Amino acid sequence: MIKYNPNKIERRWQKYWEAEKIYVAPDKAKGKEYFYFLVEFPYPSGNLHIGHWYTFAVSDIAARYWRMLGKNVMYPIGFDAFGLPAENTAIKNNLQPEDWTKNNIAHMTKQLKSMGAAFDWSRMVSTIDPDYYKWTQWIFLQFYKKGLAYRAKTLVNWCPKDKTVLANEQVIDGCCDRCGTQVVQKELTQWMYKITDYADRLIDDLEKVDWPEVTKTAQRNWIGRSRGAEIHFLLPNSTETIKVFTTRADTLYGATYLVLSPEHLLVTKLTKDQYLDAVGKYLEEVKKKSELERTSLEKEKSGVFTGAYAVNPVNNERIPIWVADYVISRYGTGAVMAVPAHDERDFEFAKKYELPFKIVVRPKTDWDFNESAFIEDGVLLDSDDFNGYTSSDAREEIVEKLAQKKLAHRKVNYKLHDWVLSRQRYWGTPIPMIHCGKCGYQPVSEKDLPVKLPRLEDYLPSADGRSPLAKAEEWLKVKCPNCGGEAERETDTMDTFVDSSWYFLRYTDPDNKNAFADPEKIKEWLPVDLYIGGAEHNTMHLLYSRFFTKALCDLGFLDFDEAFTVRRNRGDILGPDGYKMSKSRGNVVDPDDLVTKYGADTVRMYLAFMGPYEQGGPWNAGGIIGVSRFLSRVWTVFNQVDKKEKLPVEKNNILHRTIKKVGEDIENLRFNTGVSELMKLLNELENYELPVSVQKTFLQLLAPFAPHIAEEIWQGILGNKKSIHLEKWPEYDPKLIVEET
RNA sequence: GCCCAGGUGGUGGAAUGGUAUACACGAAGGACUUAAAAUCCUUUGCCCGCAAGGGCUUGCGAGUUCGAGUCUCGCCCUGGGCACCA
Repeated sequence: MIKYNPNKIERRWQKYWEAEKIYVAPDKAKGKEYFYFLVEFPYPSGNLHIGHWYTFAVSDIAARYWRMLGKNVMYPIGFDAFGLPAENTAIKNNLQPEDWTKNNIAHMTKQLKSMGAAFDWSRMVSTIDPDYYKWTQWIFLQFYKKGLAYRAKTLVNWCPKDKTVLANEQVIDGCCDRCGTQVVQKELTQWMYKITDYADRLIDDLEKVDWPEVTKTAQRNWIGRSRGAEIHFLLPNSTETIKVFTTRADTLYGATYLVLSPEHLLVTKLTKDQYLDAVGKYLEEVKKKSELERTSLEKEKSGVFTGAYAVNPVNNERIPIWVADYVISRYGTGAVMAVPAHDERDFEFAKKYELPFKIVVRPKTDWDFNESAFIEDGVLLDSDDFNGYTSSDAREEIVEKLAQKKLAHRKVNYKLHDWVLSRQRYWGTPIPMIHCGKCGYQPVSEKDLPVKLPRLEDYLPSADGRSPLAKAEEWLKVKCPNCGGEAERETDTMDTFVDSSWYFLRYTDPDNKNAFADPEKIKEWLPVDLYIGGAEHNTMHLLYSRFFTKALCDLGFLDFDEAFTVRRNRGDILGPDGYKMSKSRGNVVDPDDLVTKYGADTVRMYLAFMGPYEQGGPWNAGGIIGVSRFLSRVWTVFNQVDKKEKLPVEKNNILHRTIKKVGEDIENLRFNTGVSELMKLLNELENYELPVSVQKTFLQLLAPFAPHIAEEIWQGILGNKKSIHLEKWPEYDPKLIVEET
């Protein structure tokens, strides 16, 4: 008997499948249910690691299963290939980012093919391809026309090491999510996408999709909608007012002072002469601190009195105006009314600076107001006409009363900010705008797209923050599309999250020269039936893609406004030490070594077997031998010619129960129990002589998990002429299952 | 602090409210072998016991139930997200 040697058979079948084009998903498949199965496309970092296998090879089990069920499955693959790592590595090794990236793509394509995954390579998409980013730019222009892309001065996150702007989503604990350098705030004029226009729909439409609860709550928190009111405090002897945002208008009678953020425009204007020194000194100190230091909760709040007073519109009480660093300038109006008795932060501040307290909401139980603020709802007291009102009624009525005098109105605030998409780096999609001295910014004409990224000898970011593209002199000079005069191209490139916000649309029609995709094809394939990816994209890629989908829908290019019907988060494979795999930690597991040792089928199947797919966990090489043994035993069963006992009839029940269970397991992405069912089945069957029908069924069940060995036995030993991967998923007889239980 | 997810043998993990620990790894013993590897067989939750047998066990403590890993409440711990957002 020939020993099971995966390395001898796997490459051969991979070539065979490719040659036979069995995984190409046709655009026209009469009578078949279309199934778009999307997995987040990888960044071409250079080498496939075990995490990529987990992502693509394990998902592949489901892709193959649905195909066997008779669906027209699209399981596409591509590369999210623009971005900083290419640039940084290229700088270090004196290479061109383009060359480095394209080499990586070629290498990783080879590696991806070695997994034996059922990708439709004919739909491959790469974001650095001018035929692709032409449409990234085209979408930008459509958004620009509708005011969804605009240029404005804004306080941005700036990474001093990468010398570029970062979106809020890319700042983790005050540091750059790429290099970990502490981010600083800088005021710059940047291109932005108006995602805030969609804040409400981005929250409300979460109801429409079947997504993990974690993702939904993460997005709700990130968007941070809060309903409240804007209330105008009057300034004595002035027509000007200070507007504050509050969700607790019911505590208005308890406001004992007012706080402006240090950046508030009225600070210098209001401050009384004898307080100018103190306030000036305070502002200097605040400026010195980084955003991280300022917003740290451990830090004690600090502030200073301006000498000025504001008038509470509800009772004409004069309250002092302070400046304090605990008020955030970019949220709400940058000013708050302080109610120490009913707000924890105001409580802490008022205690420190000995500011007065006024209790206006009666707690249901005994409450020690010397200890802490009572922040829950209750019944009002010391609030004139509103005594006895519940908090929720009072919120409405107080705002209503002030609204009549135009001193208040209802207001909804969001934490979400517009998406700053400009990047001052080289390796990205050029922003298709032209700056003319006379006409200002003008869009590049659609017929001139794509604006190709020029090759640049010196693509290093400059210290002054000017984009590297400013050095491309020839490229830079262009005629103004409006007046025909001398003009310059925009030199910023786009955030790579722009590239990946629409790639799932391009998969449906990757070679289209006239549109980002043919509307007919989009209609056939979209929305995506199942989207699998990592939870790290909860508030980035997934939020941006939803925004793109909604905007493109509103512009009439799509007829749906949620692109991903079902989303499941895949768990992450960590290093054996339990930490995230990284080169610097030296805990990266190389799948190539494992494939050489055990074969692709074993690696795939072991990854599936390790644990629940949505959970992930540390890599543990210990158990892989078990899967390897299992496949060897499968091999032996089909190769052995010894005389054995006939299969007892009752084993049929087990077979049919397994068909049912494995199908359900794959359907629910419970690959680990699917594998164990196959192992149990083999344990039951291996000592008997199996009828051909049982042999076939067993191989069909195995095929999605271990496609190579299944094919080898199917064609090589059973003598079938067509691929096992064109077979139907076996059906079970429910009657047999009922009898058993 | 708030919001999610989770806590089961030595390990990865399994279990529509109904025999907890399936499947696999590891370990121990045995067979084959000059020997080793590979393979096969047996044992393997913990404690007491030579054994027969008995007791305990799903982070901790209560509760609902004929019956709880599973449901409810309160705590502890781990991982993740948000975080002075008024």
